[in-house]
Amino acid sequence: MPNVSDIIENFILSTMGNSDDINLSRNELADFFNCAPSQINYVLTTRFNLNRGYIIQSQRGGGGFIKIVKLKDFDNHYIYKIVDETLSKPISYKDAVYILEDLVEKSFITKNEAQTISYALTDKALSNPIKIEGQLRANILKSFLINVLRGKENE
Amino acid sequence: MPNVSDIIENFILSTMGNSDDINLSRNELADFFNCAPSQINYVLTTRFNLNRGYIIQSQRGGGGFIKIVKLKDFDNHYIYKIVDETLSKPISYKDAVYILEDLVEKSFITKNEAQTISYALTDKALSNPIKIEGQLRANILKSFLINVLRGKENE
DNA sequence: ATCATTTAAAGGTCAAAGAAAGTCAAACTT
DNA sequence: AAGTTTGACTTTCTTTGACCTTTAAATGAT
Repeated sequence: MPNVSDIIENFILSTMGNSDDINLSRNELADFFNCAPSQINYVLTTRFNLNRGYIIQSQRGGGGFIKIVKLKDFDNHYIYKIVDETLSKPISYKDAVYILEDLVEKSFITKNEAQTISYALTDKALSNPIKIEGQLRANILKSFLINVLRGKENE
Repeated sequence: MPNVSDIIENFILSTMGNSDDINLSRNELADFFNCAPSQINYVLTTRFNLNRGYIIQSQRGGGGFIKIVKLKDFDNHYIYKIVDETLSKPISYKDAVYILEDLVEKSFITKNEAQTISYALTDKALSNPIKIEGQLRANILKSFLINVLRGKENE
């Protein structure tokens, strides 16, 4: 007998079908499956996480929701490797720029995108009482790449 | 199920159409949507504020009204103001995105640039053991805007 | 008719209550 | 031990209502 988390996962998957995203109500789902609302979060973090090619967006308050977005052609993607390996550790501005240049050369991103995101990666932008600029930079670059992966849907 | 504030926002937007302004009666609107009059104010302050490129003018008393004006023309002065005022304090992801959207609409930056830099501004990108996300976000956005400004000067 | 006063019709403010979702750690299963 | 389930507590966003301020319109006195 599969556990509840698996059942919820399958329910979400089959409800999504071929769609790239789905909107859920955490409380309704929890109600439907007679489980604690936080179990939905457990399912999300264990089954619909980045490693599996999903990202989550949500809003609290009245009319709140949880949106699951499926990343397109995520499987063994070059960018994911960078995200998972190089960007798990702090990184210098220079190295960040090298990565960006490389990605421009490989046509994953445009020159303008590289330029734009580089503005967010300077020491100045990230200056911070606590010395964690490198980690922040890695996080930001990660966020950028994941979202580029996600596709430029609104263009 | 969207919340009432979103519905009211959309109603106002579609009633405005391409017009630069619109006159409303707070009480009539509240009546129409069966909500407290102060909810109209909530919608105005959260959705039709300066960050999103609107200003509100109103008058009380008999024949009172609320006028929503969409700002359109601006020069670099406007950017300086944002950099100098809004971005001197911590700022939420949402407000940051509103500012970017407004700048796109005013053709200061491209849609792609806004999208790109927004990836650097998410809570996730800036998550940090010390609670200073808002300030970091402000710094990054500032850095971006200043650099865009600089680029335009050299054109 | 004119001016001052009152009244009522707006809109404004703010804080409390409500409605979601998020977090985290303890307890439970396998 | 690893993965799952539960629940208490937190954060964010929305809704509601009581009370405040402003101003056009109505009223009244001279």
